[in-house]
Amino acid sequence: MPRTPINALKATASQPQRNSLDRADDRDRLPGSVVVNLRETLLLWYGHFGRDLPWRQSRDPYAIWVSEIMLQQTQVKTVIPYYERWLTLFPTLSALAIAEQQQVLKAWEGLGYYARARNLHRAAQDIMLRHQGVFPASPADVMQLPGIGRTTAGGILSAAFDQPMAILDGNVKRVLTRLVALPVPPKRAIADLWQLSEALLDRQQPRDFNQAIMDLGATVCMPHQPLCSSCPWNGHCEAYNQGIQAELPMAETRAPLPHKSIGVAVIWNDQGQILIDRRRQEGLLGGLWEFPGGKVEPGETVEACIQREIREELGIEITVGDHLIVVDHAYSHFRVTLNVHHCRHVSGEPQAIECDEVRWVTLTDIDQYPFPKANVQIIEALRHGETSTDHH
DNA sequence: TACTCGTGGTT
DNA sequence: TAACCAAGAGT
Repeated sequence: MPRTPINALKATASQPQRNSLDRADDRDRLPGSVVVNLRETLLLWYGHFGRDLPWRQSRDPYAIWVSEIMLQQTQVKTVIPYYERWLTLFPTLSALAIAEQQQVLKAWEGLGYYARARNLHRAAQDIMLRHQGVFPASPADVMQLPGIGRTTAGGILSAAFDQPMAILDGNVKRVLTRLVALPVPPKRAIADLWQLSEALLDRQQPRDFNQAIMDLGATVCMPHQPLCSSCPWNGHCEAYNQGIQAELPMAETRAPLPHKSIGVAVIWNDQGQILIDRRRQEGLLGGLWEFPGGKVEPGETVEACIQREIREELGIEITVGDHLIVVDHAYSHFRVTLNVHHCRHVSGEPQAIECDEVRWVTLTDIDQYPFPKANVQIIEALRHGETSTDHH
């Protein structure tokens, strides 16, 4: 398949040696002098307008690693309180490695993409065993750790050790897409964008350069209404010159989100305890606890669904009682409606048939367990019901 | 390659 | 308000 020709992406600054056959393309490339100017103006801008973020005070690769993982697909404003709390709970790599997964997931609760937390935990244990507890400094070793891809490796190694490693996160993608007026959605030109990021990187100051280009994307070259008049790169920005900065990056096509209706059980026993289960490690919300339930089949009532699902998943008989709450929630690629009912345990010992573990807990103890957001809403509904009326 | 994987902010 | 998007990686 022919690659879309994007001549401006053929930056040459890092390849000063070229033969004469390449010369015909020179007018379409970013000349070395332009690259030098882009670096200088960006770093000057960064000195005035760069953000002061908690993890930038540190050179500890562990702390920087934690920040990089939390920042994947997650806004800075959301990350900051989680980051601060994490470093008090797990101040060192070895502290994280010896922690229980449940503690780790509890500290991550609400951040989403929970594989990040499971991988962070697992990688900490890998480093204890295979790297004597010292965070590796070689790109190959870093990229072998679970949860660390090329961008995160570059982010860590440049920030912690000032290594000349390029990055290509959402900010950089958007900035570069506009800089060269990329005529296709960024996903179609990942290799070219990486090449451009490599070519632009200031190898004398890779840490500052990477932080600077991310700040530019976050505070000036924003997704909507970019502040081009304040941009140190507007003189060389192809999108700005063409007046099409608001049209870029080109949108990716996206399928509409399917919807599922779910029956959920809050099962009480005679001791006033509630039955919860721990989801399997792999897949959605892996390792987190939840109230058991399942998908409402076509033509099935919510009550019948709950009774059936509990029999299939836990091997027990229940009666389905009062409706508690409806929770609408959107995940990345589908939406759910949780129809939650109070239920009463009738017979049978709960078995972990389609989950990793089941447990009876009190409303007091339940805080120790990590739950997905939609289930936290259920717990809050239980609390309110308990303090106001209380008849279960 | 295309799909999976959370949640909150913003428009 | 529904849709888009955010310091991406694993499979």
